[in-house]
Amino acid sequence: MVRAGLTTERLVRAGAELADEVGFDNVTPSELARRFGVKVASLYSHVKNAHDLRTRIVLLALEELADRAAAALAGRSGRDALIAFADVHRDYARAHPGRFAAAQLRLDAETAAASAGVRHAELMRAILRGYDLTGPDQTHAVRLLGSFFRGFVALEADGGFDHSPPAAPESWTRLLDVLDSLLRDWPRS
Amino acid sequence: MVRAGLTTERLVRAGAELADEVGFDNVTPSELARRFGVKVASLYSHVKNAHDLRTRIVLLALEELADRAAAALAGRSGRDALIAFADVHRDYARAHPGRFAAAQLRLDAETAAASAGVRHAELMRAILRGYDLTGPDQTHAVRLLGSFFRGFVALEADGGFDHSPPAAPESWTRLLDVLDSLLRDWPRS
DNA sequence: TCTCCTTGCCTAAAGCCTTTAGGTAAATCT
DNA sequence: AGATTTACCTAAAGGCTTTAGGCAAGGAGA
Repeated sequence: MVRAGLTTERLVRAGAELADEVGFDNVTPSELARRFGVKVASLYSHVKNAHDLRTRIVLLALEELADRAAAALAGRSGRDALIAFADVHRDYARAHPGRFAAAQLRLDAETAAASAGVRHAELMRAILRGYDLTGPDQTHAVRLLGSFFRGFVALEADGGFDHSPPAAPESWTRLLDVLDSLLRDWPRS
Repeated sequence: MVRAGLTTERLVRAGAELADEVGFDNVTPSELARRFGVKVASLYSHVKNAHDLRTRIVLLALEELADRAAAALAGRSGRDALIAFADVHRDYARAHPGRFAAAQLRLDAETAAASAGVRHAELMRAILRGYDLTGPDQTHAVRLLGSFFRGFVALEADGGFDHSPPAAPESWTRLLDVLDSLLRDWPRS
């Protein structure tokens, strides 16, 4: 009996690949076991259950995204930083649709607090340091950007922009310019 | 043997209620049958399969949302219309979390084209008629608003804003004002 | 009212998925 | 080499989905 060499790490990575291929919802212990040429029960030494597996994939995706975003932001500020950050999300969503879908999932409070989600918020604030926003308005702006990125990329991934011109990429660049201009000239309350 | 009086309509309505109670993902033929005090197989005369059931719930949610949005927009324009439209979404998401989650789901092209999703886009364009936006920029603005609404409400529903002040409702009203101001004073390319 | 027909709901069964319990053999340590 | 750990297995229970075929309730027509 040749061993397959399972580890939690390898399962989670393979689960992420699987998510990109067949969609996050179709990531199941059964399918994963099939891919490793292994019986399903064998996974349960490495992963608590199906939910645990999925949670770990979510955390992996959040880490990867935060890593890329941090790398893209290095040395940039203002409009450049905004666009770089946005494009990281968009590119990641296109290259890894399953992982990106995973990254949107709700985590329970403790898990979320320990996740790379925290780094995302910090990165976004770093971008806004290039604009003249402080206090509550900075938080509002973070939320605007976060909501827009999340919403746009999700809509694009779902094909929501496919059936009417202009094409999604054009809206994307235009809207980033609009947002940049909004952040530079933020309306005071 | 007293009949339960199943119809497709009643199943879909009950499915929507169920979604609000236990989450859209947990809407299963099994659970639905249990609620009607009926065997699972009995549902299959009224609904093609589990996916068909879920799709019908999505369509119901889209209809309900479009109805409410249309009602809210009647007689309003500009900032009032924007806020009314946004609040309809937010209120619906809070009152019917399962249905709202359903309304975000991807539909295949034909189903989507026949759905109330089309009305949503029209309503959003109607709002923008109150601002001076035409051509591609109008489409971009529709997408900005759509992305923001979808993203914000989803993040709020997931508790994404729970762990730092200011509270979500404050960001919501403030950001709607910011967007109103952005739409009134849209940066030209 | 009786009969017929539709159809609403049932039983049965097959197939897949998740999860737990307990066993065997491979890899690792001393 | 022997002992221990651990990777993977078999077995089994229970849930969900879906199809096929059957009975009886309720309405339609005589």
